[in-house]
Amino acid sequence: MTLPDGSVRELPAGATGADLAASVGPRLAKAALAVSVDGAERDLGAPLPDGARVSVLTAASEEGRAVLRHSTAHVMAQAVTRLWPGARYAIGPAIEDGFYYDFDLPGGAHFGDDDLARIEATMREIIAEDQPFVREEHSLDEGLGLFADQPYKLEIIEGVGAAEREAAQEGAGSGGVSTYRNPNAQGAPVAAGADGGFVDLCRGPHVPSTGRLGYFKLTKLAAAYWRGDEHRPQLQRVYGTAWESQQALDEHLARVAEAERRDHRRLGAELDLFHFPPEIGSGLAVFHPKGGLVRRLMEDYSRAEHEAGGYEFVYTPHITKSTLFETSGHLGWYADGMYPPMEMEGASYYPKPMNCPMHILIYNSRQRSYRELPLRMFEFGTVYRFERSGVLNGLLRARGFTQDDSHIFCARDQLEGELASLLAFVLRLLRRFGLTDFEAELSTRPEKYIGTLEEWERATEALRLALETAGIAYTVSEGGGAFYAPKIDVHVRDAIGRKWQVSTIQVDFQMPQRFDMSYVGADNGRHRPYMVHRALFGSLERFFAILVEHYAGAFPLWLAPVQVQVLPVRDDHHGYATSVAASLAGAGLRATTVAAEEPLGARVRRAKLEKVPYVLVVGDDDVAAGTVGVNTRGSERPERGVLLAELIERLRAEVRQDEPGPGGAGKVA
RNA sequence: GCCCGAGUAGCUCAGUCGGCAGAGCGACGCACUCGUAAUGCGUAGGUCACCAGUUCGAUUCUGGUCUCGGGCUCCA
Repeated sequence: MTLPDGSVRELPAGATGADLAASVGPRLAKAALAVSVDGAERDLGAPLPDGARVSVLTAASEEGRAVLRHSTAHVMAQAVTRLWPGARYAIGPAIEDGFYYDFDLPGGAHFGDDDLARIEATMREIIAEDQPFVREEHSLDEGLGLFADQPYKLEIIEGVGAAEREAAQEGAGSGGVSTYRNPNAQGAPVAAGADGGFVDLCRGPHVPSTGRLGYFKLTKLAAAYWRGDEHRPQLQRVYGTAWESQQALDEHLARVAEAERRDHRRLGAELDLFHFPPEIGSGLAVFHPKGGLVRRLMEDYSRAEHEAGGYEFVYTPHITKSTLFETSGHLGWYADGMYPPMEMEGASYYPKPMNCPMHILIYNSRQRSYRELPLRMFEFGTVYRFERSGVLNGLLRARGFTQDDSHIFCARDQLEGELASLLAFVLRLLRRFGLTDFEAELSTRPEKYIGTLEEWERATEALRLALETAGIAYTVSEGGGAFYAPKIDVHVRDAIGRKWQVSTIQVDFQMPQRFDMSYVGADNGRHRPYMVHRALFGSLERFFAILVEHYAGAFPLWLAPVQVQVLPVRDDHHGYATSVAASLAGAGLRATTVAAEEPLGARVRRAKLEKVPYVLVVGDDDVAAGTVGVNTRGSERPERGVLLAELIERLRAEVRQDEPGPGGAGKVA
């Protein structure tokens, strides 16, 4: 055997993964969950072939944890079949941080919240029984017999060949199927026609026995369609999380709690930033003064950067006759996702789901010369999309939102340069908002598309070249593009490691054709411009939500709605406090004063809860000396006797410091 | 749209096995004038989401609707 570190180890013929782990050391033997043999995962108990490259999987790796989680899913399925005899079980994979299993309960029953505790209790019994996971190989016919009363399993087995790859993941490979049996020591009712225990169709591998599991928690119930198809039966899904130790489980639950604490909907209410009035309708937000201020700062920054980048500002209406979206093709492809039309004077007017056709009309308003290119039009364009009710998610997924939308019309030889500068622009903007960990995704031609293969190829290559020139790491999403264009999406990781898709850049050959766009070239001939769609924030509302969660509501100084709050110790310090606030305002800082109607401690607490970056306390000493007491957000103890002029200089420097220079901080993933 | 869950004061939540509804915080008023995360007292505030039904009586039970949350499907 060759180990991952390149060392070679001799073992007797027929030795198993467990033997190998034991030969390396007792700690590894204890931690071992499964093995990877020449890249394929196997049970610890499986004999190893001579000369194989073997690595032992433990919970230190995501692969090892996946084994743990998948095995826990089997235990859950067994528990459900104990509690609901006759339950049918579909699939139960490991997923990020956990697992799920889909069930079809007898008589169309549904799980309720109380059921999670019951299932969990039964799972703990199964784990206490320390049942082995026994792998068995069967022919396809045997498999069909074994799961005769499990229609979902039958479908998977029958799918061999037809959907071989998918089926292989569920334990049905070409020529036969594998199962895992948990012999049931208690002789309780068993599932799937087995004579001794719970049997599930499965590729494996699994941990040696259920006793290796135990640090798990069932987290939520959901409905899920069989095979993800909404026209097929709806199954009952149970989600859980599973870890290798109580500590790892607790840490995970703490991370989940932290994410809840940062939820932009919660902070949006607590910090008085925005809300969704039911009177207006689902998915339609209003921004309150403080949220509006943050949003305006985002917009101001964006406008200034676009102005410096040679963009021109345009404005377009919110509704348009249907003919515009017929020409663009959107009505043909996305009518379901658009708000329904209003009928007026014999025409149908739709709220716009996109801004691009309107920008094209501006381009087409007169003949264009090559001398005008590249033409870059920018607009904060508010669009409306009829998102299905179940997908709405605060500002992250709303029905009305505003794109920092721009369309660049250029000549062929300008395309690469535009894309390169766009990528630089994107990264600069993201860094400005504290997002420094990015990666890109290149999405290629989907199954349903318009245009020619050659055009798609050309556009995709232009994007790929731009990414490679910029040296940005990227993954490829085959078939992930829009119907009219391939795209680059930029993803960022926030302060607690969650990934968000923000910016998008699309190269489009189709709209210029559909709208018969042209320019007169240096050769006096007519040419078709290329078009680039791009949004950097993506949606202002969504980006705002990401910022709220990223900063946990504690905006950096330059974005904080209230930057400084001045607290007079007593009423007779009020005049001085007001003059301090006025000096700060004169220096371009946002400062408020809170009169001494409440005890100082209460006012400090309130300011802290509002996450004000600087709380200033002024009393007798300060009035006499022209100083302030400075309580900085996040610092242990306040400073006393700071000269006001010094503080102002400090704050101005901090606001400037938030702006990365041309070299910029932040790493490119 | 589908499944599960929730909707009681501005917020967070108790509560009523069917008999005119409660706390804390917040708001308002008065007093307190205080040096860094909750001063005291008082007052106001609710068609118990909405609409039907059952009942002598419904916030409570039943049905429907709306909104919200978690998933699924979807995301130009």
